[in-house]
Amino acid sequence: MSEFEVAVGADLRSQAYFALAEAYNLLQLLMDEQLRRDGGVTYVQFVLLAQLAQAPQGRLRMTDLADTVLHSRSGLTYQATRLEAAGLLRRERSEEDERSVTAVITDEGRRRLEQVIPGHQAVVQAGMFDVLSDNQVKELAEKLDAIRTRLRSMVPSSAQRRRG
Amino acid sequence: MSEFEVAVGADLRSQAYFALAEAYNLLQLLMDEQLRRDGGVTYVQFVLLAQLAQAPQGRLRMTDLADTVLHSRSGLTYQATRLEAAGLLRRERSEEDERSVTAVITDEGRRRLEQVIPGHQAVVQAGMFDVLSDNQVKELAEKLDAIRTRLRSMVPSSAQRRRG
DNA sequence: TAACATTGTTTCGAAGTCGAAACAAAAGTG
DNA sequence: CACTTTTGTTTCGACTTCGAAACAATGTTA
Repeated sequence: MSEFEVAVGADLRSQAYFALAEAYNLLQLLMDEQLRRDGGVTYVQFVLLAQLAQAPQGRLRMTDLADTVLHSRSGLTYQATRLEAAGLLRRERSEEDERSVTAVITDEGRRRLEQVIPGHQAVVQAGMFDVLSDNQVKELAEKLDAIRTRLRSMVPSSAQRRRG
Repeated sequence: MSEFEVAVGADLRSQAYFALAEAYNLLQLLMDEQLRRDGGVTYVQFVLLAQLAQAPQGRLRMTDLADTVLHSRSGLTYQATRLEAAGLLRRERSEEDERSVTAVITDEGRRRLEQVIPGHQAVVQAGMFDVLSDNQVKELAEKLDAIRTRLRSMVPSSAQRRRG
């Protein structure tokens, strides 16, 4: 037990928390590397494409996409511009609401996603799940889900943050 | 179950993985906000100071510090410059090895850390642990620790990356 | 000891992120 | 119907991160 843990809370809670942080950071490194190698996309771009691919007709409003991926709206604009330049998505103005922009995944975008998913799954499998039984995975998922739900209720959405 | 989960792996594994990712991101947002408010430091700076505070005599080589906090060396140089300007740490050249630089936390740095820790603990407690029993926390910590250990073995250190 | 490789750090330039401000359209209000 | 507020997005500027290259000191080896 390090003194860091003493300082921050010398108990199981800190251990769980630091394990979570480090696990996520390491996973991120591995995934980013794989995604770049297999398909020339970053992790963020992968998540954006995947969110679009699963949405009805492959389309989502910019704001909704930003909120699901937890990015600032301006950050999404940046990524959308890059993905658009790469031909993996396109933006369309909405007809009902002239303010609104809809992001749509292209066929090329879907192909790129498929190209990259097997490797992605392999990384996640090797990094997270090879060391756990099916039942342990289930228990882990339940606890993380409880935490996620709790945290969602504590963090304001990007729209709420704007209103201040 | 969303089609995103279908695309990426429609099972408990994906659920565990996405819960992990979202939980960590949300936690990060909350912690960063609290740390800025209570002590004018970012999350990264907090972790750097905490690592130093726990080290013998409050000192660590730059490279070792970079590796524990998982930053690039250049990223650490940047943060060290900022923390030094804020008077929270200082850098000293090593006497045995003239190449080496040692980061040392200052008294002011330790005070800042103490000022910020109660709020930090409160956020972690409220966000992660209020929804779990002690025993559940223990189980969560065990699983996350297994994953972390596994991932550590898969990710090369910053020194190894350089040679690669 | 003269290369040559390795190790420790910083500098530099390219990306990516965020929030505030700017714009634009829609909705609400007197 | 003006006028104000809200909502959807992008632009802008500040900050942070990373990796490659530059620098500097050690080690190694012929």
